[in-house]
Amino acid sequence: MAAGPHGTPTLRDVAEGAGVHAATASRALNPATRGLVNAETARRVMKVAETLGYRPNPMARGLKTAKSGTIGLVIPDLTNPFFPPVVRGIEEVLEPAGYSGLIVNTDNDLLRERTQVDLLRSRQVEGLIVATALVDHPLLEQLHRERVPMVMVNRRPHGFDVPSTVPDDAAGVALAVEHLAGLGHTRIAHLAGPTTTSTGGVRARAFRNAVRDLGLDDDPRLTVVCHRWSEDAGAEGLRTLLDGDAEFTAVVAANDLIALGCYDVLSERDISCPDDLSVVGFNGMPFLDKLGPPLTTIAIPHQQIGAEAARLLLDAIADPTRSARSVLLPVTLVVRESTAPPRRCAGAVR
Amino acid sequence: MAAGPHGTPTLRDVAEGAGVHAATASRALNPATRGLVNAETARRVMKVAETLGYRPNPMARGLKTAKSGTIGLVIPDLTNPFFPPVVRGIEEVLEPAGYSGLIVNTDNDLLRERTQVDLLRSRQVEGLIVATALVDHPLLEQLHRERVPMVMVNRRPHGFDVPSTVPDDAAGVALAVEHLAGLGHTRIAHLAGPTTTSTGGVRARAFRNAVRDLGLDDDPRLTVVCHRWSEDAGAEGLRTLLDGDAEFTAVVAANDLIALGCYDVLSERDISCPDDLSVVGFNGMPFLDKLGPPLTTIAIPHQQIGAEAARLLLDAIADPTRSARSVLLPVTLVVRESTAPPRRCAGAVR
DNA sequence: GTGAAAGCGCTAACAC
DNA sequence: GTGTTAGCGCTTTCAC
Repeated sequence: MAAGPHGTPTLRDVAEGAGVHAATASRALNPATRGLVNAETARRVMKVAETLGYRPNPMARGLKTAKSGTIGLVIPDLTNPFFPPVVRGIEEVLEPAGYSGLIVNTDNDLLRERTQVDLLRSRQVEGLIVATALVDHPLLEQLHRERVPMVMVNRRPHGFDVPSTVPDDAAGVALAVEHLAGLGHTRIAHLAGPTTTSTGGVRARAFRNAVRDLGLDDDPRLTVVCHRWSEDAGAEGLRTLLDGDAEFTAVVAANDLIALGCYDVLSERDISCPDDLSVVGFNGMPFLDKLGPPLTTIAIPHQQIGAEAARLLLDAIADPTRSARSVLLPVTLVVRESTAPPRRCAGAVR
Repeated sequence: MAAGPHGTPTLRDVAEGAGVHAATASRALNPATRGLVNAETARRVMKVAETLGYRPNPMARGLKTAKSGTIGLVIPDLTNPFFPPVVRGIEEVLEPAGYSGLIVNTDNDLLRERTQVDLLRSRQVEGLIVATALVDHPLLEQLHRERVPMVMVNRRPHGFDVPSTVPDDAAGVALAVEHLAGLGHTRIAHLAGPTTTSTGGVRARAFRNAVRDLGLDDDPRLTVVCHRWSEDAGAEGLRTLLDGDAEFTAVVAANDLIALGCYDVLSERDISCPDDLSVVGFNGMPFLDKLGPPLTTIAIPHQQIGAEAARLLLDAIADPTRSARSVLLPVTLVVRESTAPPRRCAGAVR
């Protein structure tokens, strides 16, 4: 039986088995060129390929075509529950298109990001899906100048136009504020995300706008910026807020991790949620319904964000001249037990 | 300036730039063969490569050497918080070794698993790290017969010898049972994992052993097998237990998700945890400390399990004749608020 | 120590 | 419709 030197059958084995030239076998096996081949011949080739268990060698093909069939996924940390569903969404559209994703973690370290992107490029990825965008992001700007096909997920950089799929941050924050206002809260605080990220900035601005639109107290002291998207930073933020001299009965956290950080401070200072303080998160992480108390949050369509991003990237690869489309995905308010009307009797938290 | 037809400099560009033959440049650039080259020449070649920004094309190299520098990671579902840290552990050792991981999700579907493994093999992965092992697993057995280098993580199949890294399930369950016994529980139930998985079986046997060793009530009605490692299955399991006629004051869940399923039933039936029922999980998922109540669990070293697996696989690739080592990793009990002494006054749960 | 030559497995002109 | 030829970028004998 035919087989290459490494055991696996090669295209030539198939060709010989079918009594045709390798080129003909190649044409017959590729759906795109199959039409160029006599239907009968094609059938025979395919049959031989089947019985031999032939699988094309993507490295040989890639060497010839200068295409690897891989896409780089640049993620801060796969361990953050935000990303796995996004990745699944991405792969869900990459796979049928014949692409595979290559995941790298940057740990939010710009140096490491550079190295990892280099690694991806040396592996000849055909494009990048980037979840680590900062407002000011020299590396991404450089890649953009070099015409590397790429799409941003969740956040995007400023200063240059690049396709992206992001949740409707402004609508989400408005939903959260309206929900709290509807419960009777008038002094609502915001634990904003880092201003180095577009999401941090957009959500903070949306917060001020929502507060003003609803005629609530628009007190600048009620916004504290967290320097990271983490529990620690959230805890620190809430402590700052509590130690300040502005009263508030509810807090809109810029994401779920920041909200979780609040939970730590609440038990630390014996503040009851939602009795003393209502808390809203953002993202809709898994298992939020099992928390004590279950966290009210803005749910975003993780998987869809990923899928959309992959589609945009495939488009960009197919037609690099196409201008950068961006997709805004709808979010929903999920009400749970971390939000309730403010206490009548007692005053605000202090 | 020199550059290949696709813009990136090739080995020949470097060779020309350094005034040597491509073969010499190749030798100079590869640390393993650098000794064969005049030190001065080598230095010059490397300098030119540096200034040209040369990056070897892994597809060309792979085509020649029949090595892809990639490892397939076969995972049920990346969305399960168990796996991301394992993946990080894997990549932490793969990366410095010059390998990249290619992740696929099987969704616990054997057909899909076959397709995905095929995909990995067609991408010429040099080995597999498999987290989906079933006790009886024809596909894995076949791969084993075909001498595909592979390592199991977390679970392992029966019937053939294959390297694996698994947590010390027996010790973990013993720790859990001892903890509960120490609190005064004598009638402890077990929500076992699927018997199709080694972890399910091992933990269930360890449970019976621990109960007997401690002289507690060894009642077969106190073990219920969940048919999946999921919240749903856990909820269903606890309902079966509660609807049965055996009394118990504590339950050891075979993993955290099953324990989370219990939480649903507790609120559904207004049973207080830990007052009416103590619950222990297994795995040490993130955010367990924020649950209501925070879950006592057996923490396993996810990242280390992954790292160890990657090391075993690299060894197996380097020396395929080497016999299958397996690594058992230590686990620890993390006590939180879901466990407490059984209630004096009231009887057991019913 | 270095160059020449061949070839990994595939695809894409180009010829017939 | 099919075969011929050449070559993607690299490594690796084999000479010298």
